Amino acid sequence: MAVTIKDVARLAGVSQSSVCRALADPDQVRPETRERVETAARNLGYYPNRAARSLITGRTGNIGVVLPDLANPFFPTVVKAIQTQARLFDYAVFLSDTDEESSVEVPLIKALAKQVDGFLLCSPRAGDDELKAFARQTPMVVLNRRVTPFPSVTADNADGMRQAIAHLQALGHRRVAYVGGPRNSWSNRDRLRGLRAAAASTGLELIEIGNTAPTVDGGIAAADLVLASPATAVVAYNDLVALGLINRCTARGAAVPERISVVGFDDILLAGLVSPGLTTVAIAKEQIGRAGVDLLLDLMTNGHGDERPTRRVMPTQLVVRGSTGPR
Amino acid sequence: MAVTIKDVARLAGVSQSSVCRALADPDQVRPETRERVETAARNLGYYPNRAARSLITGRTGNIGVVLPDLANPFFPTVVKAIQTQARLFDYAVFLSDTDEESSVEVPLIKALAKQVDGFLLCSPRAGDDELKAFARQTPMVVLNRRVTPFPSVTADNADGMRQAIAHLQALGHRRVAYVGGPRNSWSNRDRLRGLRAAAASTGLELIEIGNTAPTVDGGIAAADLVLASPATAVVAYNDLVALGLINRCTARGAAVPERISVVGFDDILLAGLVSPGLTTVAIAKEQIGRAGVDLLLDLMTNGHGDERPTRRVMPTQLVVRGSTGPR
DNA sequence: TTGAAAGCGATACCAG
DNA sequence: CTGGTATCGCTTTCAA
Repeated sequence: MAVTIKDVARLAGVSQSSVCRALADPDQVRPETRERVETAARNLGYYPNRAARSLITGRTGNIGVVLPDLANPFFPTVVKAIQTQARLFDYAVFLSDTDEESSVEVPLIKALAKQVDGFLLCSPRAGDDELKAFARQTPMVVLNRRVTPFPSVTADNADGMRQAIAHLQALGHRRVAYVGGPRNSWSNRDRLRGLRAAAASTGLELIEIGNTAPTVDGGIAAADLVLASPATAVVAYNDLVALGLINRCTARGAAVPERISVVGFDDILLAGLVSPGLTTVAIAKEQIGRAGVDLLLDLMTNGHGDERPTRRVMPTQLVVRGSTGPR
Repeated sequence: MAVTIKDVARLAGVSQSSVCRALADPDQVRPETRERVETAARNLGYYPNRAARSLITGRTGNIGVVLPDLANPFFPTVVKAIQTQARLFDYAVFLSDTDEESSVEVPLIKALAKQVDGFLLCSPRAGDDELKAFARQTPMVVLNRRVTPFPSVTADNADGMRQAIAHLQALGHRRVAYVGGPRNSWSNRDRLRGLRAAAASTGLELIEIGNTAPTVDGGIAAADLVLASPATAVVAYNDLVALGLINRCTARGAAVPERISVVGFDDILLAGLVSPGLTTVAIAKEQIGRAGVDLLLDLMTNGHGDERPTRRVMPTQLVVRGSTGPR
């Protein structure tokens, strides 16, 4: 059996209470007592049982991270940042991958709710109402989406799209296709919105190709539709889709970027390593993760007053790599 | 406050004990009682507090996953598989990224130990002895490494290297460089071992370039050393390193694969998307994750007898993409 | 088949 | 400053 506070108390010759105090708030006990407790704890290799602690304090020291697909390189980067930031504040991370299954999100959250002090929902796919049901129960911060009344951290998708369109227009493109991501993705809707606005204000024609899975295969599947359209450039929901598009276009003999220029979104590692490089809208992924943790910690300690939720919008930046004008 | 078993008991008009039984082992109570309890639980949205449960059962229903770097695409794939398999058995996953810092591994494990029933250590960097100290305390399964007395799941690195060397030799290469990964990585040592054996038995000259970080930057840093050597082909510790090598070699005007052929290891998604494709040794990542969970579950329920630990070795398979013979 | 009650390990309150 | 004790939510005897 593991070593408990009792063992430490016995070895140190003090009461459990003193052990607890000595460890939690060292100034509250006599230096001598503290010393004895600390040595005893060290010798026994004592680590408090957080489950037991959480029972009484109501705090677990854990945060839950729920995301749709760890295989999308965007998320590991965010999770890593979350991890790092959480550890700074002595929080551990529960990870749950929903496999893009919106229906498992809510049950998952419910099941985990008692083991965490709050959630970081990355690009959740569940309906607004389903999520709202948690409003007064569990502290939650939403990443890459906005759902009242939760604090959120999002990327400035509209500005990213504005940059992308400006870039393509400057290169001489007049007709640009958009290959959308999952229909229930807020980011997808937000990007499309930004794209429409940018297209409208520049007079550029936007050809919407519809929705596809946010994966390489999704891009591959959409490529033929893009090639069948009059577009000379295509903006993809994210880099994976963009890479799929490139892959299939190239395979079909449609040179990228000569025949069709491709712009992605996210700036995952791959984007800089393919050749020619993938032009993409970079998102400050680490900042999103870090800000998410900060907001969540804040929410957990201070609670949300009834003011409007905090909404942090992180900048996006176009990274130009391989794109060119139409031939 | 959250809904507890008491609330359910009150609503159902039975005792806590009955609620507990009705939910845990439905056959143990009268159908009528069970019905009442189930409806009450459903109406209240009751989810048992796992922390409280773990206090008495000694089981948490969680497994801890410790890995060196989530930014290496190899790991997310493994974690996803772990996640999926763990969920099948109703286990939740605690994730910890150590950032390649071997010194934080052990403290991390100790801190998490009480919250999990067992650990899955992915490519741990800590010393054997440090890990062995946990032998009788915490069930642990080690992935991508072998440490007595823990069960392990590894890739058949030697066979992978054999295939790689056979391939390069068949293409006509006589001198092959190896860019190693972290010095404290078991996989690196195992791959090097396999490579030496393969080189020796084929008469091929192996030029060892030394160790580098298992990242793209690590590969970039090693590229010049490779180009300065007489090698016409290079095997990299993993795909990230390989991609870094390609990147830098190309930048320096050394065509890949004409001037120098590159072989990676892992077969991450990127490998198939760069062009020309990266020839690499594929590892059954999902299988490793799944097998790890299976072994851990087994260890947790049956305990390890004093027989030798189970060692599962997963096959590796060379995936030939862009490599060619020397010019 | 059911209910009452005893803990699991830690914290927090209240006396002393 | 310290020790005793109630308590958190749940499981598990032990009786009834």
